[in-house]
Amino acid sequence: MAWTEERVALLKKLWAEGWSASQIARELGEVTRNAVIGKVHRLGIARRDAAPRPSRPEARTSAARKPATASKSEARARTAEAAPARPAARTQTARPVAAKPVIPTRYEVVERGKPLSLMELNDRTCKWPIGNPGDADFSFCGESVVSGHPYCQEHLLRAYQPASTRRDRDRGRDETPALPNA
DNA sequence: CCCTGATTCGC
DNA sequence: GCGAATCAGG
Repeated sequence: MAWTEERVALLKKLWAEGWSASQIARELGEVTRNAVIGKVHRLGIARRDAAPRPSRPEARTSAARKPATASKSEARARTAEAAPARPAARTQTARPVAAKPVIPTRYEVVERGKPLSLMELNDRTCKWPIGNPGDADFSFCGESVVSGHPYCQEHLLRAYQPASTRRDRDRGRDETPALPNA
């Protein structure tokens, strides 16, 4: 995907509004945040006040660069391969609500657990189904998962209940773990 | 771990 | 010019 005039214009607009590089990358689609950052630098519109530069810049010389160890590079490659381009992955990450003139402050938590469609799920969004498959409003929890699990904390507890707990609590009701309702 | 931007350099 | 890999930091 090339940097067409339209895409550059959108990039400039969003960057000016304070969107982060990764947010812009997701919005544009088919580009990574690295591509976005690279582009804003080439455009000469990079934030010049961002991260405090290291007090010892000599550490960044090419001589200090690592020769790219095979194992580490391969690990990176594998990760990228496992999750190739996630264009639709928009989670609960806060984005600037409106154009902020100065330095945008990101909100810690906004709209957590917003229901997501299947395509919007990623490695760290809760996959607890909400509603019934096939229904127009069928969706998934979308909350941040407990690391290494498919569900958020709340739904993890629902999914893996000890039999005794289930029996004690469920008395009379029938809640199917595999196809729960919201 | 999640994320942020900055930089280098092979392409 | 492009952007992955890497770095440095929150």
